[in-house]
Amino acid sequence: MSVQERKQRERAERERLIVATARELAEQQGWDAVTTRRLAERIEYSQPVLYSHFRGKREIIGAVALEGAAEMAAALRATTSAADGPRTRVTALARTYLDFAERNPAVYDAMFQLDGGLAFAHEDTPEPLKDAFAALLESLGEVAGDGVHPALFTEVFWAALHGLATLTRAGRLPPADAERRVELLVGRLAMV
Amino acid sequence: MSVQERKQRERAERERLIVATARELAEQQGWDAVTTRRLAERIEYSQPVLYSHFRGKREIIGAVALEGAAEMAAALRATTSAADGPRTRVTALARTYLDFAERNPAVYDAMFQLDGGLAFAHEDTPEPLKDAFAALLESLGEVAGDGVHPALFTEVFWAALHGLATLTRAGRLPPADAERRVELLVGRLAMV
DNA sequence: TTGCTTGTCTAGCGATGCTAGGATCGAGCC
DNA sequence: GGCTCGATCCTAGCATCGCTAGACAAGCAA
Repeated sequence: MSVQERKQRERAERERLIVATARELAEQQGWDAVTTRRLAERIEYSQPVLYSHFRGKREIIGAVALEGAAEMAAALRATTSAADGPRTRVTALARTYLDFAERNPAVYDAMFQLDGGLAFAHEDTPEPLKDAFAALLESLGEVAGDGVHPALFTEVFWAALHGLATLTRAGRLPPADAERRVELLVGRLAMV
Repeated sequence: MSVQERKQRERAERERLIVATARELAEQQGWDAVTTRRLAERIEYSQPVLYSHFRGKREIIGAVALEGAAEMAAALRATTSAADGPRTRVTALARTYLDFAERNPAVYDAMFQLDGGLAFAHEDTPEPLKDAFAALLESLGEVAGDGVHPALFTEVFWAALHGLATLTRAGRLPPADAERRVELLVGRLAMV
């Protein structure tokens, strides 16, 4: 059995390598540069090896997205647990969210912009995605205000953050006023 | 001169045909299906003809985006001018925006999701885009609230709408509660 | 009619995602 | 220890993509 276990370990290790390399390449040169050939060359295997791990390029993007969702959830929880008071917590949450999107544009794209073949808002949604939403809900739920469903409020707040993130990064919004936009958003949406 | 004028007319007509066909094909089968070959076949010309009108596929997407921006601006102005009272106007504006995105997903993608090679938030931003933002600003500026820059408020509101539009269409948000999300958003953001 | 510009098409280039089929290597049995 | 056979990996190739060079035809001016 030991031999098979070793092989499984090596296989899992190689899969991590594929995902990490895809992510790295995407952050360096954009997702367009992540071709199966280049990716294969970087991991020092031939192209078909990728297809023994993933169904295709889409699934690789999806794997990067899941990794990113887990990281984002952790980052959100780290900041919110360090902040005291609902208002400060929500502001910190918003900043962390936008900061994550700005620092990991390729990962953010994999999560929300590109087609990673992931299901959302269903019961078969992957765990990391549900958990990231849960992380948002934890802090946002307490400022939803009376009579407003916490999940609905979280959806709206999240959509606003997502809009700010994508429009800013696409050059649709001037980056200079980013902080003022966050303050305005939190000030209006959160019922402190 | 008459001959040249006729040729120019025919050329302009063919350019409109290209853009309209690209848009139609994209709405029917998605932008992935809009290849230069298929597009050329549909307009009953050969591939290189496309390149005598546009620098490449990106510019065709950009042309569809501009057309869409003009339509959206018109749609927004039509509803807001029909509504009286700032609050009703803003609600109608939000509904129209989301409705446009839902009814013309491919055009909306061309405007904000895909790379159409368009500049934003610069002085060299194409007129239709500036005008669409202006249409938003006209109604949103009057509910920005005291001491809040109308343009900044418009950016935030727009980002929220954009987030709702994209996340809903990508299946990230359950479509059922769309109307309640709009009410929540308008109720909180707009200082009536 | 002749020559030239303008317009269009055929054919092809390099690159893409993905796959079929052959080569290689090592585990496990006699 | 040698052999067999299955798992693993690679070479080579397919269809398709965006885009372009160069041949060819049509229509204008002289």
